[in-house]
This record gives sequence, structure tokens and C-alpha cells, in this order.
Amino acid sequence: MDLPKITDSEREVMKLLWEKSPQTANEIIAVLSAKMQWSEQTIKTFLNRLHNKKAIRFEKDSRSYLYYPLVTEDSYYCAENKSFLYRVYDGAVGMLFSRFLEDEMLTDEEIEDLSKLLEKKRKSLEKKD
Amino acid sequence: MDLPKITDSEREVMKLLWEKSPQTANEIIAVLSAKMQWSEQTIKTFLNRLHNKKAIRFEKDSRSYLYYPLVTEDSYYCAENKSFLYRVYDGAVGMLFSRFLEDEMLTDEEIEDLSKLLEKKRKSLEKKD
DNA sequence: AACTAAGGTTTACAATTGTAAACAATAATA
DNA sequence: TATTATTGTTTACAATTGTAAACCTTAGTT
Repeated sequence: MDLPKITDSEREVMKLLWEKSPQTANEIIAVLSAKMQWSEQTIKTFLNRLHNKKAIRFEKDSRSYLYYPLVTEDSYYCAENKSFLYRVYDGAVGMLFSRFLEDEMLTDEEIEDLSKLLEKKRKSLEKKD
Repeated sequence: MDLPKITDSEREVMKLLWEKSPQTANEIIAVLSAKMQWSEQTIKTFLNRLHNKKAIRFEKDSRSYLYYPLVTEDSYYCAENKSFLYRVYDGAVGMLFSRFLEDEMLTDEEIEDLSKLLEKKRKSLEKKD
């Protein structure tokens, strides 16, 4: 049941489908050929590969095909996060966070939001004591 | 001047050198063949590729070669973070953080540490007002 | 029923990556 | 000086990935 490996390019297709599903090949091709400068054929390849690895499925509705994600956004991001965390940081979440913070890639607002998130998280943990 | 692309395997070599440098081929091979189950030849390949892409350099000390990192740990992690953030989250730091938090991959202690980090960050920003 | 168009499937091909064998250079040693 | 051990360099090869052309299937249309 482990998630199929999704490449950078394929992820762009998944993002579209997570945003809205189902979508026809046409819609997907329209968006991605503009956004990513991919040829129609290239996008078809990604759809096909995603289908082969069971990350998406499609239904045939007469002449148009409707695509649905099979891998959920949540499970994907969770896996991707874990993979990054372990590959790059050997699992040290603290290091990851502090590096992101140090590199000053956050606006005041983002820091505010994060504080709130953390506060909430801390409270939800306290309850369990 | 952009950083050379460092692959997953190559990163293991870099990690060693960031931890301590210089190190001889021997030391590196000893550690990584044990830790990663790589053959000696495989590790030599990575050293060579890293050298080719100017991520490391070496000095010849009679019969032993001393390896040094050329890419700094900081610049590497900064680039890697940015790359991940943009590839996966389209640059939305907030999303990245909240997902990491939601996925409950943090211990109480880590959450404590993070709060402190954030607090510090916030203060350093306030000063600039 | 033959034709056409929409969209899926097969094949292709180069670059990158993991993995490693074979080869080469050279400093220490016999 | 010939030998050997250490360590770097070249070559190899399959899998993955980005990129796309060529081909095939089938549902509408004439």
C-alpha cells in the first residue's frame, strides 16, 4: 500500500487534480501546457505514468476521460515531508525548522501564523497529559 | 557561482565533511561503507563526482589525500530548503510548516524548542521597526 | 459503413543517478 | 630500481526522469 513515487513533473499534474477533480485530459493539458510550457504529448506521458503507478484513475465518459486522484493530497504531503526530513536532515525536525527560520524566508505575518499554530499544537498535547 | 547540484548519495559524503574536515578518502570510505553499505568503488565515484562539480577539493599529503568541502553547509541547506519549498509547496512556507506540525512528527520538546526559536525570531524582527 | 477527431498507449532518446569494475598514477619499500 | 599498496580516474550499465513523436482505439459524424 505504500504510495507510488511521484516525480517533480508528475506532481504538477497531481496538484491540479487535488485542486479540482475530476478533470478531463483537455483541461489538464490546457492548464499545464501554459503554466509549464509542456507539450501536449509530454503531459499525456505524465498522465499515463501516473495511471500506471496507480496515483490517478480515469473514467470514460463517452469521448472524454475524467481523471481523479487516487493518492490523497494529505498522504502525499505527509510522505514527501518525511522523505525530505530523513533524506536531508536525518530526521531532525528541529534542525529543519530552525534552518527555515534562520534563512529569513518568512514574513512577519507568517511568523505570527506559525506562533498560533504552535500554540494550538501545544494545547492539544497538554490535553493528553 | 550557483551551487552544484548534489544528489542524495553525494549528500552523505558532504555531511561527513561538514562534520569534520579534512578527512582522508580512507576515513570517508570506512564510515560510509559501514553506514550506507556502499562499496569502496561506489564511494570513490561520489568523491570524484563531487570533485568534478567543485563541491569538494582535496590536497595531496604525500600518499594520503585530504578532502575539504567547498560548498558550505549553510549555503547548501539554504538552497535545498528553498528548492523543496518551491518545488513541493510553490513557495508557501505557511503550508509547509503547518503540514509538518499537523503530521504530528514533533515531540513536546521539539515544540518547546520551536516556540523559543520563533520568539527569538519575532524579537529580532521587532527591533527593525 | 467509412471517416475523422479526441484522447489513450507504445516507443524513443538523452541526461542523471546509483552502483561498481577496470585501469592508472605514484609514494613507500624491498 | 622493481614492487606494491594507496588512492584517484575512466568506463560501464541499468533504472529513472524529462521530453516528445508515432501509433492506436473508438465514439461521433457524413
